[in-house]
Amino acid sequence: MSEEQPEQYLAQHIETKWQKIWGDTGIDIANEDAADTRPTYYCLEMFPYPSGNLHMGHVRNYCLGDAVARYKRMQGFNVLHPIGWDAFGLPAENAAIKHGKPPAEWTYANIGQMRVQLKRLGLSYDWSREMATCQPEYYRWEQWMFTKLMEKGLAYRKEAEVNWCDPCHTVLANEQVEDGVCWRCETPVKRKNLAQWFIKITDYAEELLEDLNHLSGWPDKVVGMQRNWIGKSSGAEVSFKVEGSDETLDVFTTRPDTLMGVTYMAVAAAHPLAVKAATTQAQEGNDELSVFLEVCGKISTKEADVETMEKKGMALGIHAIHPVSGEAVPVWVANFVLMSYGTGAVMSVPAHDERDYAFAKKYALKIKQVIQPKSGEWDIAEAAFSEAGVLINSAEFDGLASGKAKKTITHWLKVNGKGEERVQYRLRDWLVSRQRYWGAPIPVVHCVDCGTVAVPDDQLPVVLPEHLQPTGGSSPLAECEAFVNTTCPSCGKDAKRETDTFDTFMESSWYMNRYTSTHCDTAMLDGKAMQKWAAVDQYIGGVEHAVLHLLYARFYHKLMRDVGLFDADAEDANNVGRNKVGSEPFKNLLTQGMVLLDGTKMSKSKGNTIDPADIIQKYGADTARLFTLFAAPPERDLEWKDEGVEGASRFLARVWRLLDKVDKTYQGTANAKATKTLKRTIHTHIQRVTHAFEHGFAFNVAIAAMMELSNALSAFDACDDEGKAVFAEGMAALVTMLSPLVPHFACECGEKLGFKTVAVMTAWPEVDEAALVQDEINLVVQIQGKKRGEIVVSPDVSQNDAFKAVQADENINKWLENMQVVKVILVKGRLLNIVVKPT
RNA sequence: GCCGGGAUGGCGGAACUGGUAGACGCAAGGGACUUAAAAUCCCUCGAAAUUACUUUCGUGCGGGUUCGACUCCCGCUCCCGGUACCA
Repeated sequence: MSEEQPEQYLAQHIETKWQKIWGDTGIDIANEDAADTRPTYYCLEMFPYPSGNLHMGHVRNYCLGDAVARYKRMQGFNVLHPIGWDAFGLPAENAAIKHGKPPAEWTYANIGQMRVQLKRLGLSYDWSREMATCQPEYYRWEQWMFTKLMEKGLAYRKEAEVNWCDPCHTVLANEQVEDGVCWRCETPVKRKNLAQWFIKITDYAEELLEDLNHLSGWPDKVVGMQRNWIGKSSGAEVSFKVEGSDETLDVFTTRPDTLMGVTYMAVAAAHPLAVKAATTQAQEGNDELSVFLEVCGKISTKEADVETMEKKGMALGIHAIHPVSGEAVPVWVANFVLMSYGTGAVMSVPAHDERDYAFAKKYALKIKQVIQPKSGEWDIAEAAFSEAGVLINSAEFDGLASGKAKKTITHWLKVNGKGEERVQYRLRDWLVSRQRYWGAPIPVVHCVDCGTVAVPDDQLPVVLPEHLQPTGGSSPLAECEAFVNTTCPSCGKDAKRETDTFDTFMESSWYMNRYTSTHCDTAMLDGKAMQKWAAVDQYIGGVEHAVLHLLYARFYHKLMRDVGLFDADAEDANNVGRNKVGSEPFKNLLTQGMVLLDGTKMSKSKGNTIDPADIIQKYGADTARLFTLFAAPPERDLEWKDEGVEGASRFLARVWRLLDKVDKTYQGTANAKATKTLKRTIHTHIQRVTHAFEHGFAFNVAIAAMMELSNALSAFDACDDEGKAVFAEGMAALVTMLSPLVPHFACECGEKLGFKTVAVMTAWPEVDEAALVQDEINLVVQIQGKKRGEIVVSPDVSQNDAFKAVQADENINKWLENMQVVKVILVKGRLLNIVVKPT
């Protein structure tokens, strides 16, 4: 053997080795020691549902989070990076029915399997805080919280028309109905009247809306979606008298300025006035109206139907009295008026609302124009005028501009007791009860004498029996007598437990805060721990939770604050000026894109998946991590490419081979200039990589910069001591900066390079400003803004000297022949632009 | 309809507060090494013109501001995501 064979990069071997070392040394554990005065940083990824298998979406999510957590550790933060399991939910019950095993068994087995898969990726989680939401130690506090909310009147049981999904055999919250179908099984939901438990999120509508303005670390998209969902509109409630009756017909309008243009009223099919009119007419032998109402009631709320649905209506045969003019206007029932929004009735102003206009045209109802454009004419026979303008035909309000008229008319209504200013939200109270078994029991007892009674603190948790076997249909909990039969906490007599369980979004609404105090068994949260770690500095997950989980968690955080579990304004000594708990749970949000294969989302049902386990098996976890971080910016969709994975793998192998170059003698000659250039390249690249990490976690850009640095090191070939030292410095910087992304690889390289600390705990490299200074630069020369050449000058050359250098340069100077120089602009360190005109 | 985001080579994507457009990677083509293959290394790679030096055009479209525009302003087109008979 004449030459030593370079050692091969063996990912599997290295990865097992380092995972063991990290585990043994506990470097990923968030330090609770008061003597640790580092500022804290809380990095969290949306915790997984334990379906049994890690998919590429998970891999991407957790690799992004891990890169953030590791980077922050290297920046000197005491990092909290926890993981756990969103363990309750319907899939476990479905699997239980299929396999004939209780959901608990299936769930715990899956957790075991997925834990191994996560560990195999080398993610730097603080496993000491691992928790599963199906554990009584966890949901106990959710139950406790619920009883507090009952005390405060924020949780209540009410019979209401709710969304029901047949296959899931349960009710759903509004947020879980998408386009009229169940968010999970895509079956059209039905409307049913049932007594259900709600939490008053509507009490927090204004704060939830207002605080969106301060979430500057959230994507505009998500903020917009939530704003839209809360759906605030301001206007007035107007009270019309029903002719020949003491009843009133109340409506909400955002356009009180058009009040004088009301020519009819429209109510929903389920509105009491419509129902009453139908009954009256039926008694008189006319059931036309009853039939119409019935048809309206059956109509699906699916969007496709809504768009094509013809606007239909029928006159109720009754009239309402206009509050200002006293005129009687007909009341109609219309299929486009929703009982569930506002008062279930609208005042119709066909002249100034397109929908009312179409309806009026169809049924030959009166159209009265009361607004005209500020300038120009409007032919109301042609179309509705739905913009703001100036009032006409409005008696005493004539001449007012729309904006002013809204206030004036609303004021008039208030003074005359016929209405008032009103704010309307689209948001509805959160329906939290589910007719399912695999969930946290609602801590309530039904007593014949005392009614619904909250289970007191000392009897919590109400433990879910884990051995039951669902068979489909209704919850086995209701048939479990040992669970159902109990005594009333209030009077001691026999009573029955509530057998509904909580929506699983209840558990995921507060887990981020519980991680600060995972093992606290005396309270839901430890206020001091919250102060130290909360709120989450960086949250990472999919955008599909924009109005579900992310809205509920914001709400729940405020509830926890108001129950007194933490002080939103208190500052931790280590975090003064940067990290109060605050009223929002997530300071910064990154919504990562999907993982695609051939342009469509990877999914089991479509059969276009790549199993992360196969990739890890073939290339190692580091290659998988590097590829997912490099192939696309975090928030954009990522197209999976096998060739790209190969590329990532090749890059690691190249860096690996470069290690051999350190301390070896090469045949290149000592070259002080090349050494200086390399030193500068190292430090400009430290600067660029750091910049990419700091601005939107642009890991793709950071990796590109590291590849450039690697290329520069590869091309370097100097044999003197100075050159070798700079080369070694470059290798150390490269390996250090790689460690948040490919931690096993970096640790192994670090060990070979003789790092004093393990690479993942090495301080992030600092930019040496002195190394950035250049003796001379290539200054770009432009004529009329077009590049015509470059000159070599001192970086702080004066404009005059630069211009003289240009005149001395033949190639550039030819562009100045027969030209008169009008203006010269020097951009320091970049370019010289010469503006000329022909002489 | 409304809200948000896009449009840059064959592809994924770079370009800091306006200052050399196409970094980095992938794919493709050519070459070196090898009996051969793999691996590795080197070269080319927006379009057109030109023997060459080079030149002209070029960041969805049309205008504008500027010495200079992927970047700023005005007006469009198309694509993606969300959402709605919301009164």
